[in-house]
Amino acid sequence: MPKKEAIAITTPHVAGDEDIGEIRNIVGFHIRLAHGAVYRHFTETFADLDLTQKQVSALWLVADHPEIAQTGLSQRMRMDRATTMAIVNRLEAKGYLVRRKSRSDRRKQALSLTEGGRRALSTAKRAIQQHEQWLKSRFSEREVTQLIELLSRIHE
Amino acid sequence: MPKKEAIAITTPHVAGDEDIGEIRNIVGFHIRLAHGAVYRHFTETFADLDLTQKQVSALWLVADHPEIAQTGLSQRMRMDRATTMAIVNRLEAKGYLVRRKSRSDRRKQALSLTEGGRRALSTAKRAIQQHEQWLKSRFSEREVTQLIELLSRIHE
DNA sequence: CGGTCTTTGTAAGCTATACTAACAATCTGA
DNA sequence: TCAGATTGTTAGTATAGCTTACAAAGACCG
Repeated sequence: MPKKEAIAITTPHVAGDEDIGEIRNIVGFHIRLAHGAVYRHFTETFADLDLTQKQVSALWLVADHPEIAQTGLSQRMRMDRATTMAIVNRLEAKGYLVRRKSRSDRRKQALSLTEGGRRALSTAKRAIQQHEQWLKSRFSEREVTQLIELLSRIHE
Repeated sequence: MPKKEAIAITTPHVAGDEDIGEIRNIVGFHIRLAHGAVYRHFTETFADLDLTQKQVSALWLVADHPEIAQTGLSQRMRMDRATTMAIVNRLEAKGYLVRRKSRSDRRKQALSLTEGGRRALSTAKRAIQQHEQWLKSRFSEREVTQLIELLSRIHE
């Protein structure tokens, strides 16, 4: 395995700025950094599985909502239809899910997992568990609840 | 202005899953959603300025750390060198910063803002203020501090 | 009923981000 | 001195997110 380049971990204190103070007081900046860190660890954890965050989320949501339409998926993942398409396409190409015309509304495509998709999701969930463990290990249970609550206020 | 497609805001409660419970209990999922929401609002706020989150962060960091090298920037932004290159290239193309060979270590490129870069950053900081206002409006001051503290544990 | 507006999926094209691999120039330390 | 590390760079890949445009189907209203 080729040596991976380490991404450094230093952000020393620094003289502030007149107008809105230091960049480290910007909530958005911390969200970006945290997201990046989570993204990176996720990618490592899932290196062998060939699945991205979004793809796992999509599989999971389809499993939880059988016959969901692509629009429904977009809404739950907060993405537009075009981006959702791209993700569904990739999952379909991998053979993890299928589109079937909905009979109640023939504009819609009802999504459902294939057997392979169900297996992939099972494996993915085990990997997620590891990933979540890494993420949660730095918090108490109360803090986890709190963090989720605070984050929910942003995206809900 | 063309009508923008709304990204929906519904995530109703749903039957759980046997192994690790519902997706809504996954911290990583919430971070992704929150990041997405922040990203989207940022993009709206900065539509006229033609600057992305990363680009603003980079400008800001260069302003705070005159003569910083690209590696230093990578470290502070938690990105690899190649990705940093791309961002610095774009900012250089916009005329917001320049590379100059460092004399202390001639491998390095010392980055510094141009006059245009300083102006752009000033404008950007005002926009950031608005953006942060939107973000912080849902929290008390104490909660903001707490959120930053929790997020820092993830990325530090 | 018919016409109009909306919803849904789709395709094409653009940009930014993030990564790897490889290379050259330079620095560092044994 | 010379082997190894650091730094910037280029090239190539994949993903994500967006816009615009279009067709098919549904919903609504007079």
